[in-house]
Amino acid sequence: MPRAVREQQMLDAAVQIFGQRGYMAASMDEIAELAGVSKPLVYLYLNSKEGLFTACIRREATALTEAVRAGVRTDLPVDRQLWDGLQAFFAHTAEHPDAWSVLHLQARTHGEPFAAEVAAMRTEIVSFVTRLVAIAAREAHRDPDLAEREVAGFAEALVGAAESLATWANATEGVTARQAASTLMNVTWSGLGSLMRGHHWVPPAGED
Amino acid sequence: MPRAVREQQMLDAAVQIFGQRGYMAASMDEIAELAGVSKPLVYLYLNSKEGLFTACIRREATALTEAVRAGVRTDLPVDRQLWDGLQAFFAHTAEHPDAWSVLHLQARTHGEPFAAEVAAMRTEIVSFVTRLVAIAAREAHRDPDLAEREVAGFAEALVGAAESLATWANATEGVTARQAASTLMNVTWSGLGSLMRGHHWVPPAGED
Amino acid sequence: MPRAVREQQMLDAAVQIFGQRGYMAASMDEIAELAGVSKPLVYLYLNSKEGLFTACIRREATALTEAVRAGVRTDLPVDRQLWDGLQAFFAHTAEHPDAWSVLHLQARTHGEPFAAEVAAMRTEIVSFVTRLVAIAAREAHRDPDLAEREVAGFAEALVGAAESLATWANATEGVTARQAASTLMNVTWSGLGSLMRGHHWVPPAGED
Amino acid sequence: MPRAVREQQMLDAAVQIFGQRGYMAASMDEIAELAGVSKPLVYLYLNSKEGLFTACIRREATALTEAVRAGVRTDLPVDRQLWDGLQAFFAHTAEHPDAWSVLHLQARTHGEPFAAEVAAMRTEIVSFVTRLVAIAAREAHRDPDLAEREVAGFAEALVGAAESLATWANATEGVTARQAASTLMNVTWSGLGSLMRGHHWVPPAGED
DNA sequence: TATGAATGAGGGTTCATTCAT
DNA sequence: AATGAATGAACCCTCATTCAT
Repeated sequence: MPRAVREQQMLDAAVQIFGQRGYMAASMDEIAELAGVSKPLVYLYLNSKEGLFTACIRREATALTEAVRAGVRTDLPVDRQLWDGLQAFFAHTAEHPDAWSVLHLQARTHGEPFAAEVAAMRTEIVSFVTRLVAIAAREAHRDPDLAEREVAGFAEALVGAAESLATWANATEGVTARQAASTLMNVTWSGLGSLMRGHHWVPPAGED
Repeated sequence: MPRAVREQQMLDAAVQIFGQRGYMAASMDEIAELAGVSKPLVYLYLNSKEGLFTACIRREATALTEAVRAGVRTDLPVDRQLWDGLQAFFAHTAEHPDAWSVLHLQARTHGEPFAAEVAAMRTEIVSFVTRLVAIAAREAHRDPDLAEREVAGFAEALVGAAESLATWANATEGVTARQAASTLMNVTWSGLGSLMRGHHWVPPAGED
Repeated sequence: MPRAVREQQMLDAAVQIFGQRGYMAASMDEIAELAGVSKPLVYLYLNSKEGLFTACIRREATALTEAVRAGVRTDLPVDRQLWDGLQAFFAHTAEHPDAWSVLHLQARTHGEPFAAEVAAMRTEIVSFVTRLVAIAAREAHRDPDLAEREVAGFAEALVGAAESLATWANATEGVTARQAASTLMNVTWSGLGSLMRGHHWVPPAGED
Repeated sequence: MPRAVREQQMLDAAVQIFGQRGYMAASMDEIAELAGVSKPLVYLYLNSKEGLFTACIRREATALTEAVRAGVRTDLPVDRQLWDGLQAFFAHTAEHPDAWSVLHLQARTHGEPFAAEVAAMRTEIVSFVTRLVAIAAREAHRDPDLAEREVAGFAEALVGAAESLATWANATEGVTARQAASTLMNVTWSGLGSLMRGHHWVPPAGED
């Protein structure tokens, strides 16, 4: 069997085991057995447990960003772009829960070599959202400088909320990607509208 | 030295090690050494690694909810209550990053005995937020039935965003609890206002 | 059983296994079994295979130099001192062949951490011999400067020959320590006498 | 490429790796890669790691004895023969340090199949030296019977010293083959002269 | 109340070796 | 004549856990 095919089989097995057991609790034995190969072959192709894990992260990060990108048509209005992107995101994480566990939980829980890998993906998604929000702000004729700082925090909160919802949707029966996306659009996009109209929430003065 | 005191020392050490190394990578040896006691004593008091970890989760979950509760005065307006609760939440997680890592990352990454433990705390916080949102909805004279379903999703998204921001604030230099809380209030509370005034975002028809 | 005693048992076993199998071929399992303890205990006390091997080298190097030192009385004539030292050396290496294999073969065959350890011992022995030869030279009224360079080469050759003879005597039936020492005294001490009387062997001229 | 050529390339690589890493630490992978062939080909030609190592020993043992033999002209005086033989020996071991490591260190450190192989070579060299010493003894009109026993020990010590000096010269900067040979001639051949003239060193009586 | 001494079990990694082509 | 693909076995090391005191 050609090397490339075997490698994908190994990554399939590894994502499943890493996603379910966690990085440390996963054993190379179990992964090799699930992949239907011997352990030395896994080491021959992926070098080490770290190498295998990194390869998983990279493959799944690419797959997720690819899925979101494929769901969005940049010639549509920005709110529609955000809606489509969220739908694609929630659909992909729901269809690949182990991959999502690897990216969101495992990769961030086990130190630098891995956290950096997934941070790159996150940055890409955050800047996609930032761009959408910035366009919306411009369309609303907001002061660009002021908007820029707000926009960054806004995008960060939106992506964070989306990540939380994805995990929550995976863990909760009967929550569809469409519902998750809908909730998020209502909360954030409507909020964005208010912000654009100048409805800031002003913290009480004289503290901290 | 009395047992209760020793136990707290052990939990202090355990939270630190679990939070920094992760549940699996933490070794009982290291925890015992940091606590300044011998390993058998740890087993005598906490029974097992699982028992120790569970005790950590319980103590820190209680401490976090207690901190939030202490920060809120129920006789103030609801938006002020949410603001105060968020400030307390972000302040506590910033002051106890290891504890937050245990609760948010480790406990959810290592399977059922622990995930359930932290889920209870989360439920408590979500219902606190749900109550606040429900009150706001009632004050805006919204249809209560409709609101209830929306309110649940809203609260879930808000708490999820808060959790993400807490981790992000811990990892990012120069982000204060006040700033994190402010960002979140602007995004969600303003959004809530829009919702209350009926500014729903309506998904495009005929899909999925 | 107290730790110090167990440690010596482990070193006894390790010297035997390392001496017979060689450093790389020796397995920690076999050493632990021969010592009558479990493998983790070996690691608890000696840290690693390298640590165990280093401890063996140190113990046996000390034992060998101690044995030679104990055999020599510095108030006797120098030839008698050399004779006694050689006898002690050959007797010790014959009684502890595994230790000699560890020091002479294994430690020098497996790289720097170990080679340096045994080099220290060798230096000590070489300088002991150098001192004896230098005294003999002085007694023969030789030019000290000239002697010094010759003396170094002489001591090196003598110690090298002794090491070779020790291994050879261990491998050959019926060669006693006394015989080995006698052979070496005849070859080298008589040669030293000739040298002292100016009987150099002069190499043929005109060659590289 | 013809088999004979490939085989020599493999042995070249193997001697280098075995000499530098040691027999056990050398990996067939590394040897095959250095030889520029695939691993199965090494097995096809040399059968096993043991077979490969044995072939190395045999080739290098032959090369070394051949080099010594080529350096000696049997029609010259015996001391000149010894001098020429030593020069050839030290020159060859200096030019082929990996081969010398294989013969002197590795082959003797890893048990019977290999030790026997190199013992044969050593016997050949010892008897060459023995013959030279015996001739010198006869020329000095010594009692032949007495000489024979002495001669054996003498040759053994001389060869042992030469082996030690070869390793020492390889490890020490700036020691030439000529210097090593010169040191050894001075120590032993002068000593032999003394012996021939009856200057025995007599051990102290009444011991051991 | 507290610990020094000890271990069963298992994990990551490597290696000599072979088969099918 | 030569190799890509694959593995059984073994090794170093660590860890959660317990006994005897």
